Amino acid sequence: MNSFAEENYLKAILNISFNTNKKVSTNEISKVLRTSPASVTDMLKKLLEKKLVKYEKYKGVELSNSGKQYAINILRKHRLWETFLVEHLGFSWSEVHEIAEELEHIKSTKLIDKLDAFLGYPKFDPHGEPIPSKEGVISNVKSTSLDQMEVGFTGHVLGVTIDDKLFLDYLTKLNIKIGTKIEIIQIIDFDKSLIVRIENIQNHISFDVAKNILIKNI
Amino acid sequence: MNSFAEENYLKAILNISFNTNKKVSTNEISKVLRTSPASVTDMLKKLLEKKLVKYEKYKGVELSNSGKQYAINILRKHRLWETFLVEHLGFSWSEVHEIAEELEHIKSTKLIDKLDAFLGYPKFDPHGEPIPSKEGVISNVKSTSLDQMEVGFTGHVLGVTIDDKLFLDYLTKLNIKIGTKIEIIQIIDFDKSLIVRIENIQNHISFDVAKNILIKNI
DNA sequence: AATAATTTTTAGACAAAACTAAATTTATTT
DNA sequence: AAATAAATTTAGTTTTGTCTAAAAATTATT
Repeated sequence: MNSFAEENYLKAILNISFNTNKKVSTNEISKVLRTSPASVTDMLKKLLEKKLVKYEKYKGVELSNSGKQYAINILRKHRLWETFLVEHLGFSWSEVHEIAEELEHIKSTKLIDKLDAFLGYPKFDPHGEPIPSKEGVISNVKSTSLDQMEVGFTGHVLGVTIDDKLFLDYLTKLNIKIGTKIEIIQIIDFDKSLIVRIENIQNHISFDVAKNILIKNI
Repeated sequence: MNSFAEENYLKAILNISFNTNKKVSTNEISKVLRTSPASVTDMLKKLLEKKLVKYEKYKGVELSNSGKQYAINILRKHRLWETFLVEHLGFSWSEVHEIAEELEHIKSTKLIDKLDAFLGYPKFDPHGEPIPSKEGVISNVKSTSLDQMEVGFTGHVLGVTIDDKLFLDYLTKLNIKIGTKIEIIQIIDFDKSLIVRIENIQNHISFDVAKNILIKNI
């Protein structure tokens, strides 16, 4: 079993290499984890011992296959917990990250499988990021936003892509929350704004708003 | 903020003193936590520094007021999580303890408040143990078992007091699970067995079975 | 009450994960 | 290509929580 510290390093390496696709440097990791470069070197040696990373002094690191699977599993747990916190406990998106950073370290695989089932096997978290499968596959499909749909579409809200108070308050006023059913009645060609039906009430929303509303499309 | 290790010591002291009502010995703690007596002494010094315990060398420990509040809060978290795992994720009672041992260390107070609300502010966990209030009060009322009720009673199943497979399989056959509505139709004086209605079907259950079925009575 | 047994504490060590400061390697400039 | 700058590693510490072995205190027994 690996410690929280080890898990956090693996996760950091995974996150950094999502963006760069290159070997990850000691400095990058130290910045992400707010730790000293010397500490990173120490840990990389340890992870190398455990064969969780491929690492050569002065040459950067990348995850080994087993390290990558391990890191993806932490990401899966993180995103499932975030989904739970937002969808069932009523947290707003911005609050959940910190809590999920703790929850993601809970070990039980059975717990995560049951949580996954409880949540209805979601494909995306409330921020639209894909939830890795149990087998460690991360879909590269981005979740769809409302502006990409056509007239006649009916679906449910998955989440939002920005967590601005003004935006969220506006959504509340429109009666839009996670799971809300939305139907597109009309799209105005001129400014791409949408007339939608929510809970049997028609509303007119701008393209900008629609772009930040994510839709469950699976 | 206190570490997992500190929290586990506080919890152990609380648990031991529930039974004994006396000062807790170094040895008792070392047995519960499967650690050496020397380690316990070290930790007790540290907890004394932090004023979480009252401790004099060779004289045993007890929790200070703040230490007790802290420990009770961990117990509250433990029991709320256990309730969640059993009631919503479908775990059996015997499986949840180990997982709750990890979950109880998650820090966020807001998380626990929201979980409490989500669960409907339960007073007892699925084993019939009282869940401490947010204010740290532990009810000394034991939850009621079915055998204590009278003819005409209608209520819902809170949990069970034994976690034996045979017993649980029998309950499944009777269609009894957590939350199931039970109505007492008749009590046989001779052997105190009960005729009950579950999901519109009448069944005859023994006193022994009824004794191990807990009832929500608040 | 003296001795034996048990419990508890102290002393000294170790592993994990962090740190700072110094040394080394790699990258960048001139 | 040499000099400088930046990144990385090594060496040596620190803190936390654990350990074993030995010493000290308490409790039990004869």
